Amino acid sequence: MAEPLANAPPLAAKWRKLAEARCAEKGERLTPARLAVYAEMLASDRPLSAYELIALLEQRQERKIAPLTVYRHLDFLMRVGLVHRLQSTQSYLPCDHPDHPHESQFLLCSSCGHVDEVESSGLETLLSKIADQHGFRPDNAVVEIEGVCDNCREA
Amino acid sequence: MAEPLANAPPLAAKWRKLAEARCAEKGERLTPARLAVYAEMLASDRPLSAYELIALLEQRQERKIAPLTVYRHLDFLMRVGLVHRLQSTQSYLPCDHPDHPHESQFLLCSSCGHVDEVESSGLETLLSKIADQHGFRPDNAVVEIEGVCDNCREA
DNA sequence: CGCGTGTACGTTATAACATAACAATGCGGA
DNA sequence: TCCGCATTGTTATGTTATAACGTACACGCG
Repeated sequence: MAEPLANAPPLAAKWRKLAEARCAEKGERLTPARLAVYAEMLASDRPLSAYELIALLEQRQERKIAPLTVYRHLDFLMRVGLVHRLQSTQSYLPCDHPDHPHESQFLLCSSCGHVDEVESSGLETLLSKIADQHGFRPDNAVVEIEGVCDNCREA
Repeated sequence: MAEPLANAPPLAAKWRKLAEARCAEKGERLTPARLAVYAEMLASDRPLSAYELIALLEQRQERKIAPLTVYRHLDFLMRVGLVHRLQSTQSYLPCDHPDHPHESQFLLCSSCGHVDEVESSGLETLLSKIADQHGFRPDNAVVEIEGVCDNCREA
């Protein structure tokens, strides 16, 4: 079983199991380096840019890490469905709905930076309908709502 | 009245009038350089990245143009509501709904690169409702549907 | 076990996207 | 006219992402 690299943040069993399951499904290999990136993302309370991730990993592992390395790990994590990319902020965050692969919608708080991942089948239906009305065959829908979250509005 | 710079692509009266109207509303100035960028975007059948735009403008005007110049013009055009930015492709396209300011949704064809701008009040309502359910106050919603358009599917 | 194949990883360089800081210009109102 | 301010120009730099190449390592198979 893969272990994260030295000094990696703690990785709850729940997430590790999820990662193993997803890799098994897709016939992909879960390596220590990949797990370390995933653990780092889970330890953050907000999405991270690739270069923020590099800086964090370099601190942990006390060595240089090339951008390409991290981008490859991110590609992998997105491929197996453990991580999402936010188009509007060019940043990455771990998927919050472990139990099944899915399309997601996001609520991005411009005040605290926190992002909520939500799922609305009603929305997905409506998006399909809209596409259909225009003779368009949709592969993927990016839905990112920017605004202010509950906590920040109260404060 | 502002004229586009030398060698600018033809700019239909409709679009020029729209540009003038929007600037008047917002108390912004419509300069030749700004108009030239807008004309260049209207002459394209697909969204352009900032650097593609720079290349096109340099060809037309036979001189170097700094990235910042174009980014400033793009900021201006977005500010007055003449241009949209696509988050998922980091590119820019002229607004296709001249008559009123609005939130938009986009259908991006991955085959031909064409982008359709659509408007669905039903979708906007639903997005508000979803945000509301999560105690979230939305400012802006990014909706970009990737897929294959009608023309490309037939071919 | 030894070997070949494919995936993962490392390294260096560079492409593509975007903004900072500051100077110069020019339009428009008092 | 002159002042003030938005626009533009110039140079430099920051940020995000990929290309091209080689090495290492796991896995399957004879």
